[in-house]
Amino acid sequence: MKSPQKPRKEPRQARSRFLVETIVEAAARVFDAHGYDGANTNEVARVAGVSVGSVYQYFPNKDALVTALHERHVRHMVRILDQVGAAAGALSLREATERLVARSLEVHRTEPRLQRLLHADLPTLEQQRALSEASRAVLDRTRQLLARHSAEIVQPDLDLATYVVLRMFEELVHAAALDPPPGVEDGALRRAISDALLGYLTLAAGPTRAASPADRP
Amino acid sequence: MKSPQKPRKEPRQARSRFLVETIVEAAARVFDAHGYDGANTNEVARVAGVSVGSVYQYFPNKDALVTALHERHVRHMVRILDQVGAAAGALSLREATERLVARSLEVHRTEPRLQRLLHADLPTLEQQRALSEASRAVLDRTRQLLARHSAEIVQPDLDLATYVVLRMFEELVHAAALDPPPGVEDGALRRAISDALLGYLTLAAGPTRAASPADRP
Amino acid sequence: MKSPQKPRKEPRQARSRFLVETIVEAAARVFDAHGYDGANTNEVARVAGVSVGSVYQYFPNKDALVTALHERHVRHMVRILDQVGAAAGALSLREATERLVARSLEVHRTEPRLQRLLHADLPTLEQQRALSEASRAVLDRTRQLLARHSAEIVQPDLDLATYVVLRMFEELVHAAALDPPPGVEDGALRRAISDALLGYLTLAAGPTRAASPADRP
Amino acid sequence: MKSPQKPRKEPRQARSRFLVETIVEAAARVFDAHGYDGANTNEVARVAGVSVGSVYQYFPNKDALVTALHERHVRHMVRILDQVGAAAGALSLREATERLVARSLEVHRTEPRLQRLLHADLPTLEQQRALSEASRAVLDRTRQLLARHSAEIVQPDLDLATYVVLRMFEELVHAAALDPPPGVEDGALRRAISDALLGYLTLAAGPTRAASPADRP
DNA sequence: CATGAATGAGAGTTCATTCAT
DNA sequence: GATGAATGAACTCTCATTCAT
Repeated sequence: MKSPQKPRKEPRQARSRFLVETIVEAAARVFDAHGYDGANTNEVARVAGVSVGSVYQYFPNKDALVTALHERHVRHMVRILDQVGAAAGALSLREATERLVARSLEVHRTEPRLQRLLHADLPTLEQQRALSEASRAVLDRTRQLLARHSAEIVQPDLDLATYVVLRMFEELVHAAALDPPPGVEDGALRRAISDALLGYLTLAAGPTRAASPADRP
Repeated sequence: MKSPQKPRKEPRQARSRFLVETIVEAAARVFDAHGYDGANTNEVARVAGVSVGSVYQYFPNKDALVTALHERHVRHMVRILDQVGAAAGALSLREATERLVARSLEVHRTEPRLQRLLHADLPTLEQQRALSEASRAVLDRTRQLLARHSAEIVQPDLDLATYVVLRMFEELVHAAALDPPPGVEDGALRRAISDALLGYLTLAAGPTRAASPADRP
Repeated sequence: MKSPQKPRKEPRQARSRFLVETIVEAAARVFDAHGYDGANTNEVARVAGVSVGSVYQYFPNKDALVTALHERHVRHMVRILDQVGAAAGALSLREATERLVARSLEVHRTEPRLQRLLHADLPTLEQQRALSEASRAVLDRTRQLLARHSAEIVQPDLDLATYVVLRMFEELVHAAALDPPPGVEDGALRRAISDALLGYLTLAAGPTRAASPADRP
Repeated sequence: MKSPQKPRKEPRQARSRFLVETIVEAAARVFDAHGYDGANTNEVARVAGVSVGSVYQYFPNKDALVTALHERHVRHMVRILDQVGAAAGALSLREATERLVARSLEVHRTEPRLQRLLHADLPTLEQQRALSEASRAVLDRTRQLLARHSAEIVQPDLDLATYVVLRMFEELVHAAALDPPPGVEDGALRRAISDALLGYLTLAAGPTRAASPADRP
């Protein structure tokens, strides 16, 4: 059955890859359930159905698991951004935004605490490294998306706008996923998030700038 | 029992109160320096200059310290909101907003990691209880402030608007304090935060489509 | 029964001191039985009848136990050296030597592996610190003892002689305690060790220097 | 089965022998660098450029590596002893001694920690077996060497003398290689070691008392 | 009430050894 | 025979919490 021409090493790598994925998924579940400190590597191994030793074969320490989780999330977000970006030509800024919000909410609702953890605990761990390398992709995609709609955007500093938009976006989606306001239906929530993002980007600073009482009788 | 000699018991209470404050301040320093899990109750005691036993006299466990820290932060924010609120009659929404952002940034820059921690780890601890009781005050104040400027605000659901504004506000201030965008000067940062808040509140959704009256019967 | 005038802190210190002694004795037994790596801190605690936490209250880490053991041994040797030194006026160098050998053999036979361990593993741990501080005392005493008998000693460099004598002494006593030559009675062993030490110290280098076959018909 | 084509099996054995040597050399490096417990079999394999499995093919466990290292060292010492022994007819005891000391110092200075380890940790591992089998050779050679110079040696029990001389020799050479006395030049150190050995062997016990003929009937 | 020594469960991590390929 | 991924027991050390003094 096993033809001799098959690359000797392939199956091993496939196995490894599968193992790594299994461990990462287990880590996702465990970290989502218990938070960073509450989670422990032995349980990750148990949930993954492997020995601790195997976890440490692929991840040098606990933090590495979080980093991997972060990368997994970033990949996920990049995929979404790329999909929406691909269709961006035919979409208005609001349409693109609402689509992103909707897709992102789905993602965050699967593992809400994990997302919060990635947002909150990861910076403490390695600040520079993981954050800059992996997140760079999200940053770049977002910036591109904004650049493509620059006609509708009033904020002059695109880098700053990207920074602000990302922070708002992540926080509002996290919040909506983790503890949504009571009695607000999903559509309204999504629209509110979009409004916030678009408000910032498209607000003509003029009228409100000089908002002295006299301006508005 | 309340005999005319109040002092009998008062000093003890005064003492207690002072002790509690000392411990909370120590906790603030320690949690800000090491994060939730990195902090340990024995060091809080040492920094406070008391014994661990005394810490546990007033705080049943580690989490209680975080809760106290949260309340302290809320009190602080309420004070700021009240001060700005008192002057709100004479201020435009933008002026009020910019003042709040500026004051808030000062606060968060003193203990940036602590603020992040309160934002991220506290929900894990007791979710409902502490959050709703203490934060209610901030929520109410913010809602009042928005209500007073309802003429300028286009968002129809005030509760939802309060929710969104608070999340944006906290996140953007945290981010600005903890890892600000490189090469952006403080004034621009403060204005960007204000723009975001005001954009959401005052943006007439019309120009970007979708939110035309026809869409919302 | 407990008179109020008793120093408040004394009992606590007495307790601590006792605890520390208990732990050190337990460590001596455990390290002697299993060697450095074979020993584990939890067993030391168990043997001492305390919790691991208490061990770590007084000893920051495993190595500190070995250091303490070393100091204990050095104190022991210093006591012996001082006793023999006190009587040194009335003793010839050989008498002093034989007395030291006899006393030292007793000590090393109680915990032979521990002595070996202190000799072998301690240098790996901190080299400088413990060795120089605690061992200095033994070095000094030995040097003094040699100086007092300088008339009988032919070695010109007293420091070097002290170094050589200490190494020989320790090694021969260790060896005699740990794996003595078979079929040699104790008196002969002790005398051999003394011979070695005295031979080095008192050997007139002359006759052997030019030890050409011609010199001895 | 032993067909005339010896080569059939020979190359495999040659390979094996080479592999074993490679592993032992790697072990030497690793144990010298990290000590017994610090060393780990996986690194030995990595340094040797083979898999752990191969290490375990030839050495049943970690201790077996140390035993092999000991035998390697013994072989080395035997070679030296034989070389000096071969020239012993033309050498005085002192000359032979000084030559041995000089050669031995070279050896120990190459892998000082390893030598210490062999001296200190090996006895703990298998005590009897390896030590007696392999060391027997060194013992015998040394005894022969002493016997050849019996005219110059005053110690009556040759076995005991061999035992004492070997211990002194090894310890002093170890010490000189691992932590030599400060400020002593190499020649003086070598002479001191030789003096110690020769003093023991050739000292007429008379002058220092006690060992007068009357004392030993 | 204050103290702080004592507790001990529990966590992260290592590494000798095995065995399916 | 060779490989090296997988195992999992075991170890060091921490720290929230208690309670005798």
